Amino acid sequence: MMADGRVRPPAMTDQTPPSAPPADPAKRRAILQACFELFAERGFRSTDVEAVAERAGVGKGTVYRYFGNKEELFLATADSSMKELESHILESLVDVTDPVAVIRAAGLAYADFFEAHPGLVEILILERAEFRDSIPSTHLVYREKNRGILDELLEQGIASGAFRDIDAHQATNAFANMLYGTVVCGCLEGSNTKLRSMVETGIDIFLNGVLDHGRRRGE
Amino acid sequence: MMADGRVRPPAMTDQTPPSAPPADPAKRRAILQACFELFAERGFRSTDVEAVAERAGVGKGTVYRYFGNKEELFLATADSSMKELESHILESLVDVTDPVAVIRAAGLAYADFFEAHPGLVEILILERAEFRDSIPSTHLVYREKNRGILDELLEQGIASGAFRDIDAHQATNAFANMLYGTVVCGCLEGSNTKLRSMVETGIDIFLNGVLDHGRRRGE
Amino acid sequence: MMADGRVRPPAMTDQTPPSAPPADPAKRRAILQACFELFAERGFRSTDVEAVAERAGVGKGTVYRYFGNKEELFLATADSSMKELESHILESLVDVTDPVAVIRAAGLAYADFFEAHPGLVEILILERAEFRDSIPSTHLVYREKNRGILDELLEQGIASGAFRDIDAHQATNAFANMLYGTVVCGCLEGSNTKLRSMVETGIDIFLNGVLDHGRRRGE
Amino acid sequence: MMADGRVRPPAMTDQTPPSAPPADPAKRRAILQACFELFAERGFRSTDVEAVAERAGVGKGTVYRYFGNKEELFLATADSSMKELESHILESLVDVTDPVAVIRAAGLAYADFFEAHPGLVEILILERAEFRDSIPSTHLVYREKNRGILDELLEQGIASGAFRDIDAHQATNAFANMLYGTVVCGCLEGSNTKLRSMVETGIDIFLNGVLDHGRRRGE
DNA sequence: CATGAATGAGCCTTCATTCAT
DNA sequence: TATGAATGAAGGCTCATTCAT
Repeated sequence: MMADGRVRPPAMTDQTPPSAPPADPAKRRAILQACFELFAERGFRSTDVEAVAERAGVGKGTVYRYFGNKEELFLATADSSMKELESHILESLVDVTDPVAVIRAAGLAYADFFEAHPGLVEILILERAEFRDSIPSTHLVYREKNRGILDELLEQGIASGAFRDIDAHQATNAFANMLYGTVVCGCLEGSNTKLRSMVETGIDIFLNGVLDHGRRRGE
Repeated sequence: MMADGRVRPPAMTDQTPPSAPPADPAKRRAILQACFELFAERGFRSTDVEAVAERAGVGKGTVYRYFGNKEELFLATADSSMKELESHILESLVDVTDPVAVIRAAGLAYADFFEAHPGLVEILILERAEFRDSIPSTHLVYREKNRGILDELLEQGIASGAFRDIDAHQATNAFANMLYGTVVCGCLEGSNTKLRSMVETGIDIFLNGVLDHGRRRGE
Repeated sequence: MMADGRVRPPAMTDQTPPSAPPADPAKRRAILQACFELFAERGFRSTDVEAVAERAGVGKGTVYRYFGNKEELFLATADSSMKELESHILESLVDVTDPVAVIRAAGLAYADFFEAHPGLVEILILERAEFRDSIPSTHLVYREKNRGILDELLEQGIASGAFRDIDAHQATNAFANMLYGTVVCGCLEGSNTKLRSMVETGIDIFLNGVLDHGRRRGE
Repeated sequence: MMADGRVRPPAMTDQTPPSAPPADPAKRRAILQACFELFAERGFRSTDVEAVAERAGVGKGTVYRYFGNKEELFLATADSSMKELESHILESLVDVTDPVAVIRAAGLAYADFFEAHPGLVEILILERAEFRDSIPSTHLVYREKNRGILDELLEQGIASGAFRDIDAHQATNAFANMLYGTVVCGCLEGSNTKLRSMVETGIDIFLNGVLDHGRRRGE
């Protein structure tokens, strides 16, 4: 991650040689907001930059001044949204220390964010659809960046006997994949509003499994 | 599901001329195969119908004669691929009766199919990217169609005490979402070849959870 | 020069991979004619391809099918025009053998062609203006291709004593430069209709010079 | 010619605000110098006013304050360059009185200037390419302005018998056309550095012609 | 039936010009 | 007076679709 918080460098096509990039943060935010809405609503190809400019209340040229071209515009939108998701999750973890509580909190924060911003699912899908593997998937970039929290948690939990003796790295992936699958499928079927409960089920099964191991005997 | 096996009717834009639809099955298959490869490789917008025709060894007009327009062409591709996945999974379940074995077999068949045909992930993503919710997601259409198998399995397992007392319908969803998330993320990060082991981990956690419930005490 | 008569190869950007270039000669000619008129009249940048298509009586896409992009379109126009000039001059030299007569005939054919097609001056100027030295100047390419005729003529004339002992290669250049300068300046000042007489003066001076060497004494 | 030395009035689009025109001569010169370099190097359309401003070390608005619009800017550049050529030639004629010597001196000064400033050829070509005949060609404007010198010279030479009995006006044109053609073709073929020798050949032929009139008999 | 040449709507992008600071 | 951020008209090019052969 770069010093200014951006995860992906601005696609060094060595343009904008010496001139500093334009930086009215309010305008920049307005454009990204318009992008988020329109891309999520219409897709990448069906959203023309003019519509973005119009909704953002600026001229088309201004959009280009700020983002160079439509692809960078989209990528900036995806990155900015993922950064918000990241913040939302990290904030939900403040003061939570119990491993199981952390897992629950992170998963529910993830669910809540997508429930509040279902468009992000579309953005993530559009990113893959348009850029294929010409760029690393923003979603996975952020996963790599923050997975350490879970990895350590699981390792400690395994050491303490709270968790089974599984591969922590694989478990983190499994957890993240489960969340991703749940949220995407939830949005695909139009169940934006049930994401939280769907993820609750997912977390429960992630923690306890579906098999009954005769635990009642031990109780 | 329709008589000819297609799940979704041919998008009634009622343009189909009175004349009987064309029906050289080999030609139809060649076109769909070309589509699968090209769409998966280049995306929807970057694949032009001419390239499809060329790779299929037919004229552009023939493609239109068979599929009407580019969107129907894509949808037919997605549907045909999903039908193959469906067959692959159903075949893997023949003669398997033990509930846990069925769950494992289905999950691994799912993984194996995507490992053999990673392009299908792209197709599913493209479908959502291009069609948004103007059509039901083919992936979920097939889930609805076949979920009964798992739903019943889980209900029986719950009744027999093999599974915890959870909501079978939600558990099926959780399982399918987990598989979807695993396979998609696996392909996104370029781990096409590790899908099987990733899904094995997912299935293990789906069955047993990550928590250690002191089962060892009972053993 | 290539087998088909084109002097410059079609700018190998390795597009149009296997598909043969389209080749309705009448349509191709119509497009080039429209280009010649419009480019000469409005310049390169002010001529939009749509206008070319309209005047040629074809669709915009057809123009692109035939010429790939606007630059190739222009270059093809220039080349085609210069080829006509070349033919015109070569035809004027048939059956002319006397060295001085050849020089006169070539010069006057040159003048006549530009008088009939003053737009060619604009085309040659536009070519330089737009392409700078990214391409060899078509005008000079054709000069190189055909200069042998004059070079030999002058060498023979020098050997026979008809011409002074000058460098034949330089003299050919001087002759061609004079013609070019005369025709261009003639068109620039709007004297399209006086090109022939201007060139006649030029040829006379080229042959005899302006100095009076006391030839009358010898007569 | 106007009081400030410009030959062409500032293209009366009467936009000049009532306020006095800006007049920091150093800034004006810096802008024109930047224009000369950039226009010659990149052409008219590919040179954006921003680049001019940057190279001149001023703001874009300042360029507009001094020159009104891009076209006037270009025209001022061409005019200013031609004025320098004019000075260079006139200076070379100081103290030269012999007719043949004047012709040689003028021609060689012309050649030397273009050899030192080959960009001027581009400027002259760009002018025609962009402005067509909406304006008189600067090059010809200056020819008209200064041609009197040669016209008179030739008339006197004809009267004195030094020159053949030709039309002085046409001969001046022929001379100027030859110089123009030589210099332009020389630059087009990248022979910027051979202009002087090319023009020397041209002048020699202009004076003596290529034919051998048996002058040796008289010697 | 099959073909592929022809079409033109649609969209990204550039850059001359303006004007608030 | 000087600046450069903002604007939006303009135009090159692509490609889905049609239809004459």
